[in-house]
Amino acid sequence: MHHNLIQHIRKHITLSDNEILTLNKYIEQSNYKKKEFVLQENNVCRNLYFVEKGCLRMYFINAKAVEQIVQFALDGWWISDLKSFINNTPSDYYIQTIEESKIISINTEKLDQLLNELPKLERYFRIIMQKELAGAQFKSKLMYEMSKEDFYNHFCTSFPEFVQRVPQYMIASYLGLTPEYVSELRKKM
Amino acid sequence: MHHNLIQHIRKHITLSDNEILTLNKYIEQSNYKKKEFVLQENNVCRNLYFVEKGCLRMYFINAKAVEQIVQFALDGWWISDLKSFINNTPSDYYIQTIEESKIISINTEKLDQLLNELPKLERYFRIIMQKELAGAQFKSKLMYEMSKEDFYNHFCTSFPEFVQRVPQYMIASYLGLTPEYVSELRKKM
DNA sequence: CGGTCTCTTGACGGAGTTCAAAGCTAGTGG
DNA sequence: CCACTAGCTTTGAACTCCGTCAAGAGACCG
Repeated sequence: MHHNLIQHIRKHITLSDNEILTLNKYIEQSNYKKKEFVLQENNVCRNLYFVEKGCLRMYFINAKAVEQIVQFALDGWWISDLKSFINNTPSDYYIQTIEESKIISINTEKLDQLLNELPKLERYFRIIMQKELAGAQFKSKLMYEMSKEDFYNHFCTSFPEFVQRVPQYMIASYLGLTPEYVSELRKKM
Repeated sequence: MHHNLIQHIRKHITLSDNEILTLNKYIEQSNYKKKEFVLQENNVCRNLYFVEKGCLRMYFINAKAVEQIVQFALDGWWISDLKSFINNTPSDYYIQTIEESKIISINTEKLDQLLNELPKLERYFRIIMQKELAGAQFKSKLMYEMSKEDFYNHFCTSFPEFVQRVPQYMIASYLGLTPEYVSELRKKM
């Protein structure tokens, strides 16, 4: 059972075959069909999710009853509502597959036990969190400095594969603009 | 030498007096006057900064040559340009004191050495990064769902001490609106 | 093929910006 | 301790980016 998560961990720390066995005791792997829910609103987000293969989106329903996407996750990314995960409070978000996906999850208690048994993984998760935070800082900077038009163009040129893989209206939502406006922008090019 | 950082760490993990001595070998403490720079644009952000006492802001200069604040840090907060810190690349940001401040800093190599000598701190930093990421996710959600007017009101009621301590135009900048518009909003109340 | 998603078009409106100017406030030096 | 200046806040008018609404055209799936 040699999944992508192991490759991912080994990019950051060493891991013996024995330690992999330990790791595997604590994680859970499942397959999801397209549009299946990994997390539903009002449930506590008890897991960190790692995308082995596939594509997820995280969104909430805003005051106008419209889905607002805040994050995507592709192969090799972690995703979670950390506020809910840390505080054990109901989540405001849905996490849902966009395509058929293979997801590894680890829940609060298991993560705790795993980190006790294999403290070197603290380092791995520290690095992951640090990187994600760097990413969040960067996205935030782009949103501060760019007009929506520039932000859209920037996104399309930075992640062309993504634009192929995910419907327009989801990208619009993630970037904080309406499908109508995206449509107008595409006409320009 | 019993600084606030130790209290902060002890909220998350245990730390013996001996371990404190080790820690103190690697960190550096300095005092800054009002408006002094902790980091300047184009320099690599080589440190994580912990605010012992005082107040910092992190900002960049946007295309219109206007300061755009992306983050504040008060007593007991960590702050850093992680993208620059991780990749050793020049930063786009300035970090500057708003008031006279006492700052603890730890640079890349020292952090590395410290974490080797005191691996249990990996856990502390993992938790810190996790919490900051949760905070970033939360701020991002607010920016997606609220109008600027609501965002401003929300901020003022959530952090009244902050509004006392920091000039209006900095809060405006942080929230992504113009000082003129803030002025208009204040008149309403 | 029928129905439900997804994308496009165009007219209109409004939240929030820009610009320019004036009124405050607070820190500094004499 | 006063006066000056630079920095901060306020006003108001004009403008614009982008959202809203309504309707239609494709596209995909069972």
